Amino acid sequence: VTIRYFILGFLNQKPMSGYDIKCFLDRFSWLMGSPSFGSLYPALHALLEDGLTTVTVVSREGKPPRKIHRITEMGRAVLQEWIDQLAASDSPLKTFIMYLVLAGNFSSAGLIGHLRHRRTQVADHHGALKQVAKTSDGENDLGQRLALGYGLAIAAAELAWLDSTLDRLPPHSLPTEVVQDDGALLR
Amino acid sequence: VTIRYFILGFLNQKPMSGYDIKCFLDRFSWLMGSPSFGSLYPALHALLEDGLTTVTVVSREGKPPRKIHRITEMGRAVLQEWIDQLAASDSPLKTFIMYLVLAGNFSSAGLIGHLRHRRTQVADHHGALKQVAKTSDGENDLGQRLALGYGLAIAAAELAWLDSTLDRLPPHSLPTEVVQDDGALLR
DNA sequence: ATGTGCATGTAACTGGTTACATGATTCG
DNA sequence: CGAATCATGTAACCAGTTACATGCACAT
Repeated sequence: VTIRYFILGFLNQKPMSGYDIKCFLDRFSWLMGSPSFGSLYPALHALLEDGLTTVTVVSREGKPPRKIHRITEMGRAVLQEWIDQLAASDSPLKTFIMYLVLAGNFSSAGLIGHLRHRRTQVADHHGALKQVAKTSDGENDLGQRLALGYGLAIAAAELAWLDSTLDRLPPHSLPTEVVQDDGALLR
Repeated sequence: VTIRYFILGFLNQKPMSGYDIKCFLDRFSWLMGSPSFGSLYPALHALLEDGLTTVTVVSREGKPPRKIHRITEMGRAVLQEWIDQLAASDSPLKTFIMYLVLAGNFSSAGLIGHLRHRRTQVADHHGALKQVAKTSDGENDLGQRLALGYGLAIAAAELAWLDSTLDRLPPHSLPTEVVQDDGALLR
């Protein structure tokens, strides 16, 4: 049901129709895939039923009517809850990108915490891969060597991006939080 | 049912038990995820029923017995078919990495074709992202800018890896095939 | 008239996960 | 003695896709 909260995040930025959301997400489909209408519309209906959104039908002359979905106060509360709770978990790539796209919904500190969290995860992974490459050295088969090399290259690139982004991101608000080794936030 | 053929590819490299396969894949879990036993074992059973593998139970003193799965001649034929047919399609990241891990099953030319094919796909994507970044410039919200930047960085890194890999891969056998613009192989 | 883009929706299916059950062995 | 690792398996459940159905407007 991840997709529901994801949609909710979009509606928090501005009211949209299901079609709008789909078009928007299609631009990032390569990164994270784009949900099909078959999952998008039911998710929208569920949000409506739970009272997290409201719907306004807008009929325009000469165009099919569109159902504009708006987030409610309750929806905002639930979204906030989801974001907070999610910050702790080990998220796969797809979830991380979701977060990225929803960055507008984060507090500056929350976003930085998220990026730092991801950084430690990628760094761990990178280290683990190097370990594997070292231990089983030489007698590995071609596939393993290639996959290992690929993983290392991508992880290194992501680390570089995270570092440079973290560097130029907080020119406005310096965070007061302390970040532990494991990336968890202390207040 | 992608996972079945993927497993078949492993068994083509050497006979293994389900547990072995799982352990092996866990090392790459960050890249492509690792199937759960709940999908692994049924897949193995299906392969056995289709006659693509055979099973030998090996009971060792003081250890639980292991079921070693071996690919059959028929299995090899089916695997080859799958690989050939798959080379044409637009594959998502996960499938590409599967291919990479299974590189040992490819002919040298097939592997190079695969990498070139991926290269064109990533290049297309990279171009498309740059396009998006250019057209909707300036007034984008934070999330979009971040996701765009991330996508560009990762795509660029993958392109670099593909190029360097393609460069140092074929020192032995120069391919005689002609590769079309779309990456399809001609004989 | 035919097809393409906008716009919404439903039902069947599928691939996969989660959670559970089993059992033997080794380690603390 | 309980916990962890090895090793195999099943059943319930779920998220999401595919394929289909609908309808209007505009261009060819």
